[in-house]
Amino acid sequence: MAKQAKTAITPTREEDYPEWYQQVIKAADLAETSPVRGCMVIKPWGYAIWENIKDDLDRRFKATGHKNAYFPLFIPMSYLQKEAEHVDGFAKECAVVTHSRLEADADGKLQPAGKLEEPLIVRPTSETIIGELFSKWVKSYRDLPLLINQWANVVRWEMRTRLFLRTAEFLWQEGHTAHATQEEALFETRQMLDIYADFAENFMAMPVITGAKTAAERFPGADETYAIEAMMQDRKALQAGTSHFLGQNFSKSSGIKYLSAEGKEEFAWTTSWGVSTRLIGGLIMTHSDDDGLVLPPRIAPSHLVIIPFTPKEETRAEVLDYCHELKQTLEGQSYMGAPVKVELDDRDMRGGEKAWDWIKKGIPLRVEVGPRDIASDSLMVGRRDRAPKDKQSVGKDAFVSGIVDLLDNIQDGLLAKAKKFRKENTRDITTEAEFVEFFTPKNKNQPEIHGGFASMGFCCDPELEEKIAKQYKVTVRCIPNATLKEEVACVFTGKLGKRVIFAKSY
RNA sequence: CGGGGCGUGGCGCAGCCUGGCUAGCGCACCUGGUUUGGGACCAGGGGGUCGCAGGUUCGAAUCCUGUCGCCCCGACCA
Repeated sequence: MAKQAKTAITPTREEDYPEWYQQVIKAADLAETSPVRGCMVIKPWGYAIWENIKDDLDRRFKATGHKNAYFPLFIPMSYLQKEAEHVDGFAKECAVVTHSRLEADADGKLQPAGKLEEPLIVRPTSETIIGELFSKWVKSYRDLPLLINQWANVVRWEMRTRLFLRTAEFLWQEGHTAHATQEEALFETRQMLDIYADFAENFMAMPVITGAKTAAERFPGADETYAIEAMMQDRKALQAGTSHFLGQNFSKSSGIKYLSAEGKEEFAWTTSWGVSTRLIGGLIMTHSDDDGLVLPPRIAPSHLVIIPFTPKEETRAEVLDYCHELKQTLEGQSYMGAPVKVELDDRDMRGGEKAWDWIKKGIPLRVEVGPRDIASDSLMVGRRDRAPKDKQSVGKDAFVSGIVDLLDNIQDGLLAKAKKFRKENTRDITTEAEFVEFFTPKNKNQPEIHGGFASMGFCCDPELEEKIAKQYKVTVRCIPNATLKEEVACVFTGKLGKRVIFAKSY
């Protein structure tokens, strides 16, 4: 008998968190690295998660009046130059297209030819080109607000990449809006941030803190950047979505002007906001355990897998028929406005092996059906949020009628667990000594496993912020909206400042 | 781009220090059989330019030089 691993994933989170993360992705068959450096191949199970993210967010965007559109992948290099801070932020990670064809040289090797008059950059984000188009579309106050979103891929030539968390090419959504007044634009910025927060918590079961970024962490060209920040299981912070108030910076550089009701020419106020495939990285690191991926039901590509147990050849057909029927019955139930999504795993494999396969993929429920269950009109049900062998026999009818409650129960449980984890690893810090103690690694071999979120007063002096970042490898993740009005003494200077969250970040 | 680690069948690794027969092991895969309510067992089998290039040598997975790639840490970032 082969030795049984205690956990399906090795190493465990405790042993080597970054390696565990990669192994979960592999075991769940979410994605893999590609022949192209820094780019990833998203496999069907991983892409299905992205599709679910996309569908749910898209509904929310449309419900708040936004329309989808598509803008070019290529941006003339000169466009990037229009906004000074924007150039600074993105120039060093742009892929540049300089030629339009290939020609074979004397040795038969292909060489770029047809040099372009003006190089094109592959969009790292689309503010500049969308600004250019907006300037044509906006003439009058009657054209505002202009509320556009695009689902697209972007490229940022990163030095170091990690599947889902940071890849050279990634999928995302970028909303771009233009408004007549500052108030409207600010409202939009915060509204979209709230949508992200609600989505993260209620769809992904990933609790987030909403807040403003300090100047150092702001989007290049933005007056104000807001973000949702989540705590991963290694207690580091993940910026999971951003919403930017761009002021009139881009409308001035792109010429987005309109005539007001009073006949005066005014610059529009713009915003932009986005979330990316990084969310999937956050999802993995929020819920998964040492047996693999754990998916909250609402985001799961499938809610449930039926695993037929057919120990005897003569009962095989009967069991499979029963399973097909059960699948149909379950699909007749509605969860979150759509049929319950059911897999029937009739692969020619041993039942136990299949069960482990689905555990690693994170499917919320496993339903095992064998002759004994059929005889007693019941099912063996395993939940992904419980131990692999913690299974219960449930009457079939009770299971079918309770499936929606059960899925909600799992969803709620995962959110509660993540919130509890965050609470346990968030500390109010009032002195510098406490701060130092909190962020000093307990284990030298795993310095990445550190304190957590430090909630504390900070004067927000940029120089001090930089010094702290260098010294302790932690940064201000955000100035939480929830405590924005609080005035707290800075832990370092004693000056009156804001309550902020310090943490190590991804 | 700096520091560290690693490249050996699909995956995970041993072998390298101290060069020497046909390069091993576990998992996976294929065939046959026995099995079957939680990661099966027995027997047989297929599959590897030892990342790549050059060098040293009678002989290189092993030593030397270069190079490419991956992972971790740092700088940068969603």
